[in-house]
Amino acid sequence: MDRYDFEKLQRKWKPVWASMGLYRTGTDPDREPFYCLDYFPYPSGAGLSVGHCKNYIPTDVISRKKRMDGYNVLHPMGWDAFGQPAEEYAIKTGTHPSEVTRINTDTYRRQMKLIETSYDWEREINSSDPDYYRWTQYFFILLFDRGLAYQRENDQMWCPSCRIVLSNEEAAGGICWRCNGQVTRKKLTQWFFRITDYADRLLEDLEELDWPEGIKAMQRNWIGKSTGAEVDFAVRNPETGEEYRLPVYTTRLDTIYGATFCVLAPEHPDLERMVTSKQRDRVLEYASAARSRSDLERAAAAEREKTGVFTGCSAVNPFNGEEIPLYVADYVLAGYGTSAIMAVPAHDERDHAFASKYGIPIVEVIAPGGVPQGVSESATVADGQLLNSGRFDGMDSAEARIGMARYAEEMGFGRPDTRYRIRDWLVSRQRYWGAPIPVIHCEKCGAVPDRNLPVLLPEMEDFEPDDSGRSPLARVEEWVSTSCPVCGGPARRDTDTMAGFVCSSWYFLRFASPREDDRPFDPEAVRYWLPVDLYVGGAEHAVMHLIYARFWTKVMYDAGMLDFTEPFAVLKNQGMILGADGQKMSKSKGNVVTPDEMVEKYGVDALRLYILFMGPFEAELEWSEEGIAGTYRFLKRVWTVFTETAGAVTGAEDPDLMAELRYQTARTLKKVTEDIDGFAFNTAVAALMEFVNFLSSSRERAGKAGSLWRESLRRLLVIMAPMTPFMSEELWHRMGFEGDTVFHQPWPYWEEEDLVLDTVEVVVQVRGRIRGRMTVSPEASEDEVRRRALQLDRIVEILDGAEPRRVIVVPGKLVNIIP
RNA sequence: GCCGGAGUGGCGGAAUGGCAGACGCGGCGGACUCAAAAUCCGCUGUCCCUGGCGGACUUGAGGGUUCGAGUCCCUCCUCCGGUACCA
Repeated sequence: MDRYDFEKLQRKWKPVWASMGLYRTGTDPDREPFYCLDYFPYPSGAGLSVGHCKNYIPTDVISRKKRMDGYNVLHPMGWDAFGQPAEEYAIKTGTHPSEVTRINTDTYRRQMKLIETSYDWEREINSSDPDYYRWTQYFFILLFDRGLAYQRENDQMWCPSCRIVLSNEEAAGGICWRCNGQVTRKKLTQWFFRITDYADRLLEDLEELDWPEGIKAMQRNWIGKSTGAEVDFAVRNPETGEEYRLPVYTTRLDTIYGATFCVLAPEHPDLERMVTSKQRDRVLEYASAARSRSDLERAAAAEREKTGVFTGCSAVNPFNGEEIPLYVADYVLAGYGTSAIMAVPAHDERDHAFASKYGIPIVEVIAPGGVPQGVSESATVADGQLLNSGRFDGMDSAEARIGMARYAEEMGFGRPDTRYRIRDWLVSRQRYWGAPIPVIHCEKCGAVPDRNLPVLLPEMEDFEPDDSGRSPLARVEEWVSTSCPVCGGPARRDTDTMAGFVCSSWYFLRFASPREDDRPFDPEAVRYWLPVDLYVGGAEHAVMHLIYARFWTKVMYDAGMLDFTEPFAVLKNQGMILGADGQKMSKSKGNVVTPDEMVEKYGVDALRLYILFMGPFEAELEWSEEGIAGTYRFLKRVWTVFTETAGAVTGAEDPDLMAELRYQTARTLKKVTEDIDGFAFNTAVAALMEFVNFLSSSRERAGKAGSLWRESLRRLLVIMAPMTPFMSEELWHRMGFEGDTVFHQPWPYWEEEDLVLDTVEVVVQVRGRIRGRMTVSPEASEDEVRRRALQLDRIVEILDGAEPRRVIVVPGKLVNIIP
């Protein structure tokens, strides 16, 4: 008998499965499709750690089981290959980003093959491949044609020493994250997608999705729908006597009688007109100082103390005609509502802080539960009954909001309004390594899409950004200079590239027909495979990728290209694997564990099994090398049970053993089947362990189970196969079971009758405390069980002749006696 | 602050309102061995009784519903994740 040699099994079966084409996507149109998709990975230079396995191994188990269940399974893999890290690395090392990408994807692919994930590699895609990004560009034009892509000038964070545009996060505190230099703002023209047009649909359609509640909540939050009203205040300039209409947005119209000042955002477009000459310099200085700071910095400063400047103008409250001062202050955000607010210090904490600092009156107009709370110290934000509110006194907040909006509408100075927090999606990047925006700018015709796709990314040696704030592509004159597709006149190409999230907004469609070369996808294939049945990845893309992909799907649906409106029917997030020290795995902490080293020591099957067993799929868990050693020991035990009992001599049959074996087998099949389907892999593995423990402890009597023993082993191999492919395949052939591979076996099911035992143990409780046990037939009547329980010596002793007041019998489980 | 999730042995965790702690790790004891590794067998929540049999306690804290609560309801505490001047 030879020992369990995982290395030998891996060497033996990998080529066999490869030549069989075991993982090729099914084509039989009569079979039910099942599309099991992992998040589109960005191939980083670090390669895969065991943490990534927490994503890829469970989806692999599901895919393998679904194939054995008779489904056609689409389980593909590809690369979200465009992006800044590859470009940074390229600049640093002088390697071209395409070369960096090729090296990284080779590593990822090798590691994924190492752990034997069953991807159909014939469908591999790469978003930086022109065959792919020409269709990304095609969809850009689709959005452009539908009025959903537009250009707008926008303030961007800019680091003059690094000569790069920074995101708000990268410019925290007004300091560049890389060089610690001072960040400035630069006005740049950027491309946006009009995702705000889809805000309501993105919100409403969340209802139908089988996604984690937390992710749905984050999306709702991100979309941030609020209902309120827009009200026009009249701004008066006391110097000129001029009047301006100033619309403000509020969700608390019920508090408007408490408005004691109004505030403009420093970015308010009409700020210059709503300021007196006396205040002008101070106001403009404040506004420009505020604008030069990052949002983060502003928020942090305003957290400590709110600041603002009086404009010299006043605003008239249309409800009561009161004239109140108008301020500019950076606690009011540009880009939300109307960039101007009415401030009600009595009922809003921020306004309260501002009013207290500048000595502005505070007027209480809401009394929660009819009782005024007093507002000199802090604001009262709860709803309540209105007071000091003229004709609306005594109403409660909710009814007042409706009534006052109606009144405002009748009077013509206001209207009900709905606002969203979500902003249009900024998609242009002044970067080399991305899909070029397929637009040509012509003096005569304006921005015109270039439909001659792909617009190839030009080859560049030096793609480092310069201080112009423009993309490096702007320097390739022969590429930029072109002719207008409409009028044929001289024109220039748009030099921006698209953000990586654009590429990943449609890749799930490409997998349905990845080699289609005259259209982005074959509609027939998409109709068959999509939507994705199971989508799995980390929780970090909760809003960005998932909301963008949902948006694009809806746009394509509107364009008649798809017959569904949601791309991912079921979504699951795997938990992260932390290092053995409880910290996030990272190179700098030196706590990274790679699949390579684990496979080397314990083999692919042990790694796969431990990843599944270490805890719940969604849970964040610490890596433990003792843990994987445990699953490795388990596999050796499996090996021993099979090799020791394979040729067990059939002797006199033992009916008790056979009954027990029948029961244990059925119980295991049921548990493992239901647990895999329910994503409870850890308990599925536990059930396998229990079963193997049982087999192991019975192995000396194996021959007494007749042919049943062999049949139980056969079924065990089939249900283990998705988790431990090498062990299962090897033992399948050693045992001489039929068929070319264990993976072509149908999934085994169980007989319900095998789950019924001859006798069951029933617990006897008195007042909920266990006082005895007895063995009864599962068919025993309630009366019989009750009678027998009351006859137990221990029970008779406790009752001491007393008549039980009540006896509860739970068939097959317990008896509870209440004396 | 708000939203989402979670608190169970020494550790990871398991439990349709019905025997809490499955399975694994770690630990202890034993077998095998010259010895070690590997393997195999047994024990392993806490406390009490000399002890088998037994008894009490125990699922973050406190209340409640129930014959019976880790599980359902209320109040609170702690931790993790997200988000934060969105008017």
